[in-house]
Amino acid sequence: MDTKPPLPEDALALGQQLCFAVYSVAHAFNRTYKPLLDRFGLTYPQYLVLLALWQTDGITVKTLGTQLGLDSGTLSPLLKRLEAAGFVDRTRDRSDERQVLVSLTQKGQDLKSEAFGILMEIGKATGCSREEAGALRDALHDLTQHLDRPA
Amino acid sequence: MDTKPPLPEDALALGQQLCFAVYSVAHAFNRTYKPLLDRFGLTYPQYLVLLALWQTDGITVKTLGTQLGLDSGTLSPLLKRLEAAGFVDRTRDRSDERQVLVSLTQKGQDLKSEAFGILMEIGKATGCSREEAGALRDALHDLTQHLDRPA
DNA sequence: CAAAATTAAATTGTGCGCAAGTTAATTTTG
DNA sequence: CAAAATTAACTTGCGCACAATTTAATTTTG
Repeated sequence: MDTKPPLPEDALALGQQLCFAVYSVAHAFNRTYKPLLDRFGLTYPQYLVLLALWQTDGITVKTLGTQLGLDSGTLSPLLKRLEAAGFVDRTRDRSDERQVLVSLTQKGQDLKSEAFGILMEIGKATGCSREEAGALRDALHDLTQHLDRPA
Repeated sequence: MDTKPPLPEDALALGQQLCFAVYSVAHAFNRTYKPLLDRFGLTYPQYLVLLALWQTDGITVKTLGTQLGLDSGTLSPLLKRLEAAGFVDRTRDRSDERQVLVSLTQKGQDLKSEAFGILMEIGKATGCSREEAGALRDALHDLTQHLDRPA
């Protein structure tokens, strides 16, 4: 067997790259979500924050960042906008004044019921069954873990 | 059979979302590419432009945009930076002065040989075989096509 | 052929996403 | 317990990504 598998000329073609397929589908998801989220004045990353808060309300910026894979440089201004739009409140943690707790307002909580509709729309748009989507999702999780493994 | 499949409480959980799996792996790829591309002073989208040009040199901004799924609002400043860094030239098309032709400089052409090394590094980092990567890539292409299908 | 419509790039404005640096609170340690 | 180290959040700066607008060139049409 070959120790150095051949790299054909078009190994560098865009269409061959897994990374470009990922890049493209990420943008496609964004485009698909946009009209659905525009109705609520939300961006896609803001929607991800709400998804996290609907699972566990009242968490710190740090915890939110760990769950989403974002740092405070991204989250701080994003949360400010979510607060200005009336979806969340931000309060200093009394027991540790370094931390800021993010919690849903009534408006933020109410939006959760709308999210199920969005979920269905997106599910339809993907064109794959719940099982296919789940399998693909798991494969992507594995890939993410591999890529984030320290070299 | 159910016409309305049940939506369990945690159907909204971040970990359940295919879109979030895509979002996460896209960022993971970016993080993985960064140190490899930093050596050449390139960003990931700039690298994608070079991949396209290595396949077909001397194409218009429009063609590049179609291949990458980007508009001139993104490409114009990006190409300006690639030009300032000496990787590409931009020249007005003599036969249609609306168009701008993007072509590789010698420096841009020379970089292609380095790209094979990057390809290998990324391949290793994904932790999947060429076959697995190919299958995943094709599944993602299908998904992109579905999402971009007019509703 | 001249007016209208279309097309390609570029520009402007907003919002991520990340690196690097700042500030303030807490924890560690010597 | 005071100095040093760590931590959380914020801020600044840069580069996408995209919508909307502008400008100039080309094509369509009346």
